Amino acid sequence: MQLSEQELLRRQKCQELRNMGIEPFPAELFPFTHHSQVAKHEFEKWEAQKEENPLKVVLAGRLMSFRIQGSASFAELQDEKGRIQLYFRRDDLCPTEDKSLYNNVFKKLLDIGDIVGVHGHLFRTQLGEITLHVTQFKLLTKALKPLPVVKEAKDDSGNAITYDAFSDAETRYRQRYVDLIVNPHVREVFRKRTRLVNVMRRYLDALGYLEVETPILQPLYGGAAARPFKTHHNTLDMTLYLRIANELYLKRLIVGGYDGVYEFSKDFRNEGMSRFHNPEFTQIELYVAYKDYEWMMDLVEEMVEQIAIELHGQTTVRVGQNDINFARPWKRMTMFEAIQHYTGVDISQMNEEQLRTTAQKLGVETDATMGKGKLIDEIFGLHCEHLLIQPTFITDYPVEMSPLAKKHRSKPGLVERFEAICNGKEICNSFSELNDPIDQRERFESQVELGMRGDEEAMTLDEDFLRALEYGMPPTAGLGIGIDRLSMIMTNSASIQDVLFFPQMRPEKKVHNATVADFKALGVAEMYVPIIQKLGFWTIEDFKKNTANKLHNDLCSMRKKMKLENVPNPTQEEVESWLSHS
RNA sequence: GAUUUCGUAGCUCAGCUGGUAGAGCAAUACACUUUUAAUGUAUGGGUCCCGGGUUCGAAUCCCGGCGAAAUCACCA
Repeated sequence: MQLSEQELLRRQKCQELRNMGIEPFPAELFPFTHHSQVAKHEFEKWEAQKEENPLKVVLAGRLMSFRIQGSASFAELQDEKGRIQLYFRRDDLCPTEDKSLYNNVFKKLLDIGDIVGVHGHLFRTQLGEITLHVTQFKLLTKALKPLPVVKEAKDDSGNAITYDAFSDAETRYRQRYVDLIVNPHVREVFRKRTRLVNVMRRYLDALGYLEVETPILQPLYGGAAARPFKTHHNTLDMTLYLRIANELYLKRLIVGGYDGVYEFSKDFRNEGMSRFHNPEFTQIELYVAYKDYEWMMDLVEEMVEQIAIELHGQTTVRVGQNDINFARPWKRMTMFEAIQHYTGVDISQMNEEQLRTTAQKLGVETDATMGKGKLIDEIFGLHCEHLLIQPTFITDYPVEMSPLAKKHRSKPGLVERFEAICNGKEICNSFSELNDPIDQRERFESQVELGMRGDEEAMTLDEDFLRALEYGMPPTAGLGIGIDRLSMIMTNSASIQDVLFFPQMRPEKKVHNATVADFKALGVAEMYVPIIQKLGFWTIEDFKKNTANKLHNDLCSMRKKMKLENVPNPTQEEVESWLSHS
């Protein structure tokens, strides 16, 4: 591995610290008393009460910047809750003649990114910033890689300006730890995501529903239209699929007698990736017995409204250019009404041929395999969905698109299903669950037929699920909410990668350069490897193309140029032996 | 999967019609006892993503690859 100048330097500093008896990676715990923000609040109280005794605290965190001014210095310490300024003064840290703790350890051997613990008392600088006057500090972890340095300032009106923001998307996603260190708003996004999940959990627990876990490895995948990931179990010698949904398992639990079950489930779909799609994503699915989809709409709008209030203190959330208001009640319209509203065409009474003609007139690309349901869905997708910015329930979907939903109680050809659309995207999907095992079998069979015709996303027939239904599942309302999608809206994130800590990426390319060990195998001492690399020989092949004379010459002159005084020049014979080594 | 754009120092980015690789921050050295994008002076730091081609000469032009982003298609 080729180390940069700064990395080499930090390794040297580590050694110097050890030489001074300072362990750069100490084992013992560090008992801090406050987080930065708490300390600041306490200091404000302390000021208000006009206390005499100084307010002493112990903090721990990462050094994010230095402003050194001779025998006094300022630094920024960042901990989980924020930042606080530190003030170091030489003669406080080093009351005796020996000033090396300040002059060497602090000024020379600490770096941006190092993690330290500090003791001291709080005060306010002349410029009014609450600051810790450090009386004692301890290195807790040395950082061997330099961090991106992001600088912040305030403009005249007090708005924060960021300079040199660490913004390269690829590096941010691949090295999320760095992103989290230097971009505080990223830490905040993920806190919001967790709070969002917690609100849901609290809400559903309060209703008495049971949080459960169901298999991720499934012999049959089902519950959604999607292509799965396939894997293999060695002992059982069988194919298993990573779940694409947990619907069929949760409904088995309703058959088993629980009134309400839910699961935050990681699902896996072997499909394209985009800023709305990651191969693994999180959904909450909820099933409640003795309810229907009308009831479920009330639950969704109440629960999501609570999320908005919890995260933003209000029902309105800014997303891109739009202010989205989650206040109940949300608008409700049937799919036919939505299409009529946005296209002016009433398709509710049309047969397949009329629908096809209408779809074509409306600019939908059609083909012969598309049935009534698909045509309606396409029209809706093209002309309605992206226009629905405020949260809206779209109800009553064509039966062909919904093989697990119950037929509508009064509208033939439709099912009791709704989606909530928000910011032009679906955020949830729900229906009165199909519990008639005969009907369910027929729906599965028509899915199997689609599969035979080449639809890779068609569902498979799950005999055990049908057997469960035959024992009787009460009327049940079911719901799925995409946690990632909802998090994007609630955190105003443009890409799903911004709400996943570790979004799926292609592997980083491995440069097949020769390693130190490869050179050692030729008999080359490790100390010569940096020189060889500096000369531009990255592979053994390139290295061996040299003649002994030239290589010896180059090595000696580069050694001099690199000022490696403690590395002796190799002898001509040594160099010859490397090149002749097979 | 298709199209477009991008890949240069630890970070953010310049680099024109091809001619020895640049800035700011970070680093190193010196100065500076309440600064805050601290400041001043000096110094070091590069596989210009990888591989071919054209050319006397390629970070730059061409071809191929790898990686990323945006848009589209499928999907949540």
